[in-house]
Amino acid sequence: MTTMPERTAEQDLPYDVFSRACPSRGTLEHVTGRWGALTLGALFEGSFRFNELRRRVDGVSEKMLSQTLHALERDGLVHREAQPTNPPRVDYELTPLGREVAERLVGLIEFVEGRMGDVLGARARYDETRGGR
Amino acid sequence: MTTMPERTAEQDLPYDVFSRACPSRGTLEHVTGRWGALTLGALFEGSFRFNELRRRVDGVSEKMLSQTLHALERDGLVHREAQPTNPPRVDYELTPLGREVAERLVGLIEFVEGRMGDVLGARARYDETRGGR
DNA sequence: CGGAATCCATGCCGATACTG
DNA sequence: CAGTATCGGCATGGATTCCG
Repeated sequence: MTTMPERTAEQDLPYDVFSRACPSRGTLEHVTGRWGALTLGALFEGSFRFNELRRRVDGVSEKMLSQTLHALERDGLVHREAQPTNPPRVDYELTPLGREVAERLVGLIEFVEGRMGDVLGARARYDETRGGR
Repeated sequence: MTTMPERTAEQDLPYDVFSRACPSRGTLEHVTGRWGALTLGALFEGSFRFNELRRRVDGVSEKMLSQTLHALERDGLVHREAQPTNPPRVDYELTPLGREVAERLVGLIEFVEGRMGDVLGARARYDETRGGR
């Protein structure tokens, strides 16, 4: 069933994310997904409570944040610390593994942000040569 | 409109991806998105024609690949080289900027893949403590 | 081969309401 | 505060068709 018959690539890199069946694809989507990336980025700066996170990750709904945190917790990237007080207090923080992932992710995010000037320029050029379409 | 009233973060990092309005969020989604990440990863290994890419990125439909490539080209990350031969031949390759982005992205992908053992273990533990849910 | 265009099912995701 | 449950719109994206 594992359909990776041959590598036509020049270099024999250890990839198989490209295969639909590979489980790493799922995890990668949790990490790089719309809310996953921003959540990990936020948690890279420290520990946060649920609603703190919600405010930091602008635009995320309760449902999506909850869902995202569950996925990341399940993948062992985020640790959930619940205190049985009243009112309840729950803190989220990165696990060591999560921190390593977030580090690379944040590097990517910062790089992209730093080059937005180039990106915007490229877009302007692209849109112009095609006459607004 | 720009709702970033105050930073509660310990460190004053230059983020604003967290803001819904920030244009870098869009580009980040092209890059980290489901097909964007895999496409950039594939192109990091070399230049490919449309259907070569399609075979490499397992599971992508023509529409999504076309759409993804357009977005990346517009953002200045991918260069499209069309030769007016018959049958037509079109090659896609990373721009210098795209290469830098892909480099970081591939680093992230490879890291995640290398730690899938930990991830799978964490999942097993998580699922067990919650009784299959 | 390299696409664009159309149709349409799925499921993502936001809004709301409710629980502990 | 920290979530879960439910509903529904609409965007995502797959399959198919057609064109240069």
